[in-house]
Amino acid sequence: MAALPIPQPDDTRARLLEAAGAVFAEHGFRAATVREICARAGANVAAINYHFRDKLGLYVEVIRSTIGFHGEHDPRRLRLDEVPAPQALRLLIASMLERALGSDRSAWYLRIMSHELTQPTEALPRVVDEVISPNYAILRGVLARILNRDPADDVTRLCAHGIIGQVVHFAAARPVIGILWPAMKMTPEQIKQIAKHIADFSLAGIRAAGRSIAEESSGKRKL
Amino acid sequence: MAALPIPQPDDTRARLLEAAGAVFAEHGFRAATVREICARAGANVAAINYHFRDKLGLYVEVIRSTIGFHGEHDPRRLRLDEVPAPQALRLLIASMLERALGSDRSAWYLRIMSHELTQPTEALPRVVDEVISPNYAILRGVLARILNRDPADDVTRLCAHGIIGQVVHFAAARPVIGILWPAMKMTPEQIKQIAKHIADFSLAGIRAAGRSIAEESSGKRKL
DNA sequence: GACAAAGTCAAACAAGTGTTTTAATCTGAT
DNA sequence: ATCAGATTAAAACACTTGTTTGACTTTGTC
Repeated sequence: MAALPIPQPDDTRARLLEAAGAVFAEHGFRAATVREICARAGANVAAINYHFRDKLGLYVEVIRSTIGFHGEHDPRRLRLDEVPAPQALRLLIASMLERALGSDRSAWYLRIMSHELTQPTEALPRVVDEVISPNYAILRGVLARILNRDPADDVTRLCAHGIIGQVVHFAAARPVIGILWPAMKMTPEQIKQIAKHIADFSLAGIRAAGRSIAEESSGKRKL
Repeated sequence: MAALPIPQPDDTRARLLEAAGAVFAEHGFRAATVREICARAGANVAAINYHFRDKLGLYVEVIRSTIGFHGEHDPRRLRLDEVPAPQALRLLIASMLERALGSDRSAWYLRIMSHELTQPTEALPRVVDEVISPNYAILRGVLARILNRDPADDVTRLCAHGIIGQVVHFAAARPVIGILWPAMKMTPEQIKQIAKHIADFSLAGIRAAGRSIAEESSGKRKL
């Protein structure tokens, strides 16, 4: 057996990115320690500074490499434009929730995002621009079709934030939900039912929000 | 003028509690530093250890003293039992949101809670039991009346978490929302309209969730 | 094999953290 | 005025953090 011609992909730099993604997703940027990351990666503490300049450089690189990674949850695979809008919303919610509650690489980005919400870092503008904003736009696009409104409309945005809030909460508040609601174990089966609930709940809410504003639109100014 | 018989309420211990509440609400337990708290309180760094044993002791005491403090947002003042259930939900959502987005003492508890969600501390069980759980029960009580179901029912709980998710998200994600939606400045007027939206949205969602489950209850097991 | 570049490693560094120590000060009763 | 206890204050302590250093090892190329 000759040595493999291709360089093994598990060199230190790649292992650091892998370990850092998991640790940053779990603890957030600030609470994550370079020593834990290096220990998980089986690397020396100096490796981060050698390969990524500093801790923030590693963090930004983790985000960069996570942006393009969707695994089986790539929104383009959902073909949202080819199904009726309500069905598209169901697919999108299920995809977001499964991705957020999963344990693989594709779950990192939403965990990191929810840490950025409460503990913003210098990388927040980048995270928003490159990660959150595109997904926000996709969601608003679907909602705009249901509401028959502009994606930038206030009602569209309010509905979008409501849905994001629900999904993020079920993902981020897991420890607390576990105490308040012991029967909820977040099994794959339960996750599907949560996704169905959020979709049913939100579809009715969206239609009501559209109606509610329409009723009072006898001249009232926008939000 | 004789010396005041009552000890002045702004002694070091009280000033520490006040400063700590603000700092913990802003940064969370871990990222908050005793030096910043003491600086804001105009106290020596050793004061925390003298009056509260350690940083965690101060944190627990802040939570304890915040539990009973509702200011103008005391849920008992809302007299939820004396109005129709949908109206009770509207009042409750508006109260939660205004409290969460305010800047006074009553806003601390929800900020601290949202930090506990992503960065649980040793005090989490206490926070859940004494702060979150009672509010969760009040919300489920109102929802149970609307749904005509048990407060412990899965549907009731799913709706409750959906509403909490929306409220918490609008409060906790303010920096991100500010980037995604520059027109949203969270003025008192806008906060009222957000509360109205969440109530409209959720009331329709709750009714749909009740219906949706009822339809398929031809023998399917619960969540 | 020799060489230079790339990579790795243990150790130390500087800054920040919560906490403790020890002395000084204030307070109130005798 | 005096004393004991409560409170405050400055300094130091022990520990963790991210980072740097300088020697060592590996790798690829001639």
